[in-house]
Amino acid sequence: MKPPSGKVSKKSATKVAHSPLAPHERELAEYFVQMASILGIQRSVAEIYALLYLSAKPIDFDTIQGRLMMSKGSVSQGLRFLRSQGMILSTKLAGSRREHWRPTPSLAVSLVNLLRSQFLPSLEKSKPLLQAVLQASRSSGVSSEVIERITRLQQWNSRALELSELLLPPPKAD
Amino acid sequence: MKPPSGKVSKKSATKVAHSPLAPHERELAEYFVQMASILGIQRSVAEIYALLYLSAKPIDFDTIQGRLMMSKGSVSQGLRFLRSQGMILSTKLAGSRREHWRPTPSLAVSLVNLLRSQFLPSLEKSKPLLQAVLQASRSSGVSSEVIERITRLQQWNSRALELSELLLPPPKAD
DNA sequence: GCCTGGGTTCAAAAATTATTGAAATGTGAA
DNA sequence: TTCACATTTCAATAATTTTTGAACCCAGGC
Repeated sequence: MKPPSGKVSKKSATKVAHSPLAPHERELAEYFVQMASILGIQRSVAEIYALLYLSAKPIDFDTIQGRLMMSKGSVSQGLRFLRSQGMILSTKLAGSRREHWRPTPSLAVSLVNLLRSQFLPSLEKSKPLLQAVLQASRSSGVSSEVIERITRLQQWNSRALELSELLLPPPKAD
Repeated sequence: MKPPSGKVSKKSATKVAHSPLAPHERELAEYFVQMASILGIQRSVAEIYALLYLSAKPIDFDTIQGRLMMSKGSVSQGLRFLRSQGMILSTKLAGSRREHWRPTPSLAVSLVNLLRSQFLPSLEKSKPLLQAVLQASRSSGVSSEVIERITRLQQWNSRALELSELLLPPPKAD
């Protein structure tokens, strides 16, 4: 379907059909989707990452859109997120204006970035908040048992904060 | 507002007005909501837990509903979830048919339960799935680099699985 | 400058998830 | 057993999140 009009080379001017996902690709995508959802990351992002992860060579925007059958908007946003987390890298492929994407070498580093961006902000915001709750509880007549609970919570929060700061010093290398 | 009709004792037959949350209660609720959302736990559940956490004495269904201004359905489901995670305990308070709820003593244990219930199922489901992906990739002609990526993923998954099983042996004590 | 391919934006639509509340289901007291 | 209250259920609704796609923007070749 779609008569090859003479020239069928690399640079066909109009849309090319993209092959649907192979079974192993669909399955790995499901795996990533599962894991991502725990961290509150959306399906489309996980699917894009899975696709790149299973490809030996970098993939361009159009191919992602075609093979995953998603809208330009989703691909664009998905790539932006992955880029912002340092989870993918672009390669200028010779003789093409398009960007081509591949996963960054270390999935571990990527995960650490993800975790930092998800947890740290909450922990940081909580520090003064818990302090305030404790203040308020002390001055209003809250039972000492409850005061103790809050104190424990606070300790717990700062330990978590220290730990993540320790584990997660902003890298930024290529 | 609402004339005390003679008898204002423990057992008033009709609805009693419940006081709205105090500032420190509202703030701690916000904290729990924040943390909970990271783990994909809903607002209403976090609010209930916060309320119990700040109370020196166990609280009953009706009071939870009244103070948090949420529907019976939400309170019921929220309590069910917290119960199922072993995060709260009920106390039979003398002279009342109602159940009264309080947080289980150790928040740490509760969190561990939560984590187990959120992560373990995914990790377990993934084990055979990754195995299958690897199989499929091997038999179809996937590049050795990609095969290696999948293998790394698999190792990572089983290590995570071991770790969580190690950390999280199902307790079940009262 | 002007066109064109490649990508981004963002308001609207679709999909998903959480909450509500009326009806149903216990359950203990009498 | 029956009553009356306490809680659960679940279909309908509301709120939130994700996806879509048309309009827009920009860089580079002509």
